[in-house]
Amino acid sequence: MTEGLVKIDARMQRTQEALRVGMLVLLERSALADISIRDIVAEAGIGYATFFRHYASKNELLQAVITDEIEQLVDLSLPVLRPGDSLESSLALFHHVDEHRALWSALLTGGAAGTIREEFARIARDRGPSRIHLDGWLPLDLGVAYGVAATVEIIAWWLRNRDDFSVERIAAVHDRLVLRPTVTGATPA
Amino acid sequence: MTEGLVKIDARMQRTQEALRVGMLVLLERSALADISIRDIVAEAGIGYATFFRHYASKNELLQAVITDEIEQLVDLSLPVLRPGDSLESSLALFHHVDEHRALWSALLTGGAAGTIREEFARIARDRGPSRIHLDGWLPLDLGVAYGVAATVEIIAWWLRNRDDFSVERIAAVHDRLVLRPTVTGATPA
Amino acid sequence: MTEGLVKIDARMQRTQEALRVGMLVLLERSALADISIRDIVAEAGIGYATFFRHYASKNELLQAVITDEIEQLVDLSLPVLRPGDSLESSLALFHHVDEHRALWSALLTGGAAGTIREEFARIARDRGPSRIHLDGWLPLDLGVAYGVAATVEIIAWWLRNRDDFSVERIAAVHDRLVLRPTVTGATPA
Amino acid sequence: MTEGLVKIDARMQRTQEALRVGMLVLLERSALADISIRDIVAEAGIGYATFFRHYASKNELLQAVITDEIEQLVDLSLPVLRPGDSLESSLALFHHVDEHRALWSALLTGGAAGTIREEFARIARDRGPSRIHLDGWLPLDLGVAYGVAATVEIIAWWLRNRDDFSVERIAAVHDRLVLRPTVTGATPA
DNA sequence: CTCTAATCGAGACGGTACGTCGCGTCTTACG
DNA sequence: CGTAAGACGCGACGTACCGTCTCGATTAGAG
Repeated sequence: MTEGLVKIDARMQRTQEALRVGMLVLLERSALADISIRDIVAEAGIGYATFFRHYASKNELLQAVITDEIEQLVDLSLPVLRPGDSLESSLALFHHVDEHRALWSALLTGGAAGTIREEFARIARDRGPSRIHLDGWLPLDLGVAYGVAATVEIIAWWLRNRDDFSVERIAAVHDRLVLRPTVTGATPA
Repeated sequence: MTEGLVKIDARMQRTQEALRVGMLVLLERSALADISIRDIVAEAGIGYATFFRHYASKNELLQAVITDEIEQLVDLSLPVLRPGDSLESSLALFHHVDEHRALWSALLTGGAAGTIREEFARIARDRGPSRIHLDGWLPLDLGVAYGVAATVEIIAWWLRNRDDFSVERIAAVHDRLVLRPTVTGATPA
Repeated sequence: MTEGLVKIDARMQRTQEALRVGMLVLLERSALADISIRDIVAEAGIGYATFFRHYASKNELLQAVITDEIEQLVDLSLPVLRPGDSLESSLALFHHVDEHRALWSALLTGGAAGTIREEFARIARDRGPSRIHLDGWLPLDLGVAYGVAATVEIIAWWLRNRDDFSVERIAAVHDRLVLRPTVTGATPA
Repeated sequence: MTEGLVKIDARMQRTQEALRVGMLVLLERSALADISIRDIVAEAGIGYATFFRHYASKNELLQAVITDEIEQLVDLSLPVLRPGDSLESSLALFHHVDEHRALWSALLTGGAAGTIREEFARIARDRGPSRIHLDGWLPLDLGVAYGVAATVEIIAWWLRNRDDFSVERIAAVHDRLVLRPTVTGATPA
């Protein structure tokens, strides 16, 4: 797949970058449902119709924005996911969220949680299977759906209450609630 | 706040009933976002403006519809939630969902999942505290948020894959993934 | 056809009247092609979407506006159209145009001439046949099309050169060029 | 206006020719308003921006196309326009239209009639004065405007009803309605 | 069993945002 | 290194719903 085949105009890259940044800026300011495409293009400084030359809808742009961020996060968490040492993975995940606090707060409290769950699950499913080993009692896709929903919810709670819990403590909770019951072969006594 | 103060005309009850039923009928046919208030009133056979005399928005009606159903479900699950016998509770919950399969499928796959989570958590928080005992390691509201999100996700997965899993089996998974790690006092070995 | 069957809300009449007046005001200010529907509703002080509840397009409104005016004009000219005294008819026509000079200038120089010709021909065809008698050499609809096109052109020229020609003189030209060759039974020598 | 001053690249001629042909092809297929510049350049097989290096707008191209055709037609009709033998001129005109039937149908029924009238009048005014002699009762430009409008309308009617009328018959009508009343010095009895 | 006021259906209205289209300009990557 | 391809800003289009508002026409339920 040579890059010569996919013609990417420099202008297109600039425009798409501007749209993604504009979306993020607005997400930190207001809820997803209150952001119109017209708001986004105004923020990004591009023409209204131009938006549709790059993304078919507001959600498609949102997805692009979210995919970027989640890919980082998943790449960070999955590699260290090993039976017997799942805590390492949780710690990596929450440290990453901690460093991108503003962004994740905006995403999770602004109405984008649904899209996050979907993207998260999609990416986890794409990258996970080769590494994770699950017992027969828990189908892979159920495990992924559960793990993603639970993780997203815990992140969301933590961002609302980040003063109370250190990274280590919330990671411990996440590990105990989500990772150990799914990944660890051993059933809790 | 006695109910005697709020005068409830027989016509009003009929109208609200018609709206709730209409909403449910449409939810089984199309996604929430594709249902307009005009669709609902047409389905219910009432006038457009009349809608707003009873509910301020589509979501308010949705909430009313959902609250009814979840109250039943929570009333069914929580009472039997006892340390040492959490499985009973899971079984009750999934049996109930199984009997209202069509409704729950519509709700969870039609875009109403967010509202369900919120209502579920609100009701769980209202009714749970007096019965559930949690260790200090897991704050109540985090436990509720986690439990609700995980439970909703497992229900949603099960409804998409109902042929594969019996009620007993999915209840067992739910018990092992969600209830035991949260409710059981004992920390997994 | 009782009026009870056709329910015409007073609001609708007000709205349509406002739109017609707004269109006329704008036509005296700019060319038809430069007038957007948004301009019209702004001028009329009504909502944008409301426009389409009354007229399907800008041209449909234009037609309504024009039909009104032409009906007056045709009602005025045709009745006095008698073989042997066609001049009377021409005089009536140009006197009417003279009294509505601004409107007709706007219509004919603003790009609405095509619509005027069509409406004029339609109305003439509706009302004329019972009165006009044509020889076999000239089919009715050709006579109407010709008469309308010629008349409209002469009016347009006169409005552009109104200082040079009195009503009587232009009526005489119209009579000699258009009416006598078509209406008069006698073939010119 | 010597052509030596305007440098005309062979490529430019080819491009302009392609555009003119493309416009004509499209005009026989759809109405003027439904033809976009993008349609034209696609049909002509040239680049979009290139269009504007030759014509400032769709109408300018249309005018160029029409001017060509009308110049032929006027050159054909005017020379034989002599007092006392106007019929000759009408016959020449309608024979020409008959031979270019498809083109003229497209032009007159496709929304280009207005431009045709303008071009026709412009050319008639440029070439006519030296040959036509008018009595004082009819100003030259009024005569031209009238003659053009009437002629165009009769051509349009004939193209819509060409089965009913032979060239000779429609030429006779045109002569009797348009030419004789204007050109002939003698006033009809 | 009436009378009267609440509730109803119907739907016009001012708005707002949508996604599409065509314009004419300006940029870019390629030959 | 000029030019054809096409991305861009712009702005009007017609559509869909929103929530507000006036209408009469039922229709409960209090007197």
